[in-house]
Amino acid sequence: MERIIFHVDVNSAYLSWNAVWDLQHGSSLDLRTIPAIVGGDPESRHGIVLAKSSPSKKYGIKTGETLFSALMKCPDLKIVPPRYSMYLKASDAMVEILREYSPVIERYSIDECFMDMCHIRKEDAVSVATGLKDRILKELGFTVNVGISTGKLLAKMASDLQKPNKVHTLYKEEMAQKMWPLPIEDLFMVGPRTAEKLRKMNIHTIGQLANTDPSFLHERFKKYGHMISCYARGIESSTVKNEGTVEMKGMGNSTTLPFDFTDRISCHNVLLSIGETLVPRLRRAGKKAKTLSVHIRYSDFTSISMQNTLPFSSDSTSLLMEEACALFDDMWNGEPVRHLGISFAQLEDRFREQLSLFPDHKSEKMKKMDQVMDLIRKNFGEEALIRATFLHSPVRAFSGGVVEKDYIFMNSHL
DNA sequence: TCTGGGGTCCTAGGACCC
DNA sequence: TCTGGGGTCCTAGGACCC
Repeated sequence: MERIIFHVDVNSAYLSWNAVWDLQHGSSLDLRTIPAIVGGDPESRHGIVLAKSSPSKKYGIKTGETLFSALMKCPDLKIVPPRYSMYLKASDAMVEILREYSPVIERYSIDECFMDMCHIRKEDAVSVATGLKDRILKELGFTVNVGISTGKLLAKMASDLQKPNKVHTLYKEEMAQKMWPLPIEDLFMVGPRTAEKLRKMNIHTIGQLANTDPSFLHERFKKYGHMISCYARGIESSTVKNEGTVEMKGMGNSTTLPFDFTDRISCHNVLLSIGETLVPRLRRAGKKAKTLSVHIRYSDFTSISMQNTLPFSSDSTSLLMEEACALFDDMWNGEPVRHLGISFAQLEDRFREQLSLFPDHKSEKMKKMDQVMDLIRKNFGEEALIRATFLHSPVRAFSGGVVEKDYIFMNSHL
């Protein structure tokens, strides 16, 4: 029996959510109706476009470009800062509604969900999706696109067809008409690099890709070639993965520094501050890490990474950060540093203790200290406790993660 | 006023063992 | 001194997604 899958995609998510929040808190201006973007702070070198309103699209503004460049295209552009914790609440509020329609929902990202809708009839799909879309608009104040098909890939391609506030179907029999004329880079998993290579091979549309010999694509692009060949022909059969059923493979945190750092100690402090949010997150996820990697981006934008697999796995902030600093010292060439990151891989369950013949009193103590610090911060706030090394340092004691504090619960009615 | 941050997966090469 | 192949694990980098 054929499946029915919905893909729900919030239109200009960050910008819409900012707009709705502002309206609900007394603003008379709807950001969605003017050239506006959500953007980072150029002062701290986070100045890129994160989301844009549709009027700003008319100026040719693209997600990911610099605010400087966006302002050149539209000097009157309204720029608002991101509010990540509010986005999480908005996303949760939407998922709560989706759950009334299906027990199997996969949160693909903060603003996209797949829904297994196999319990409805194909001929009812469009009206159910339309009802869902309209309800989200009425109750939460923002628009979504809903894509409908028999699989996740085509549902996702469908939700991308025409925006905003639309329901589209993209069944196999509609591919030739709706999907194949599209440019190659519109296909899921074909990014700018691959699109360029394909164009050089005279493949410009998804239809042309679908008609290219799969074995040729496999030869040229290996496994990846086989995959995009299947995608172009609508072949894909993965299931909708309910929340909590997907195992976390890795976890990381990184940050662009407000200016280039040229001394080792400041870089170490940044790594420590990343660890102060990252390792507690690891512990909250019930994991410990066996592999740790450090990433450096230099001021010329070249970047390097190095990883180290420990003989055991750990969730101790002090131990892991000691490793991170040691790795940094190994790999740093002394050039100015623009960006630093740490990530963990080979995660294991936290409570699967590896017994040691000789109890290590130092690590026992460090583990207890981590627990106490987690507890104090949970009860008294993140900044109730900071490492002494940050007292006289320009580096903030915490970096990455969610920093929004002034959130007021999102009103579900306008 | 040049270019964010959090993920996943794949590849190629090397180490090491049998 | 030179010559094998298979399997597994690790590493650095790069592609893609949002």
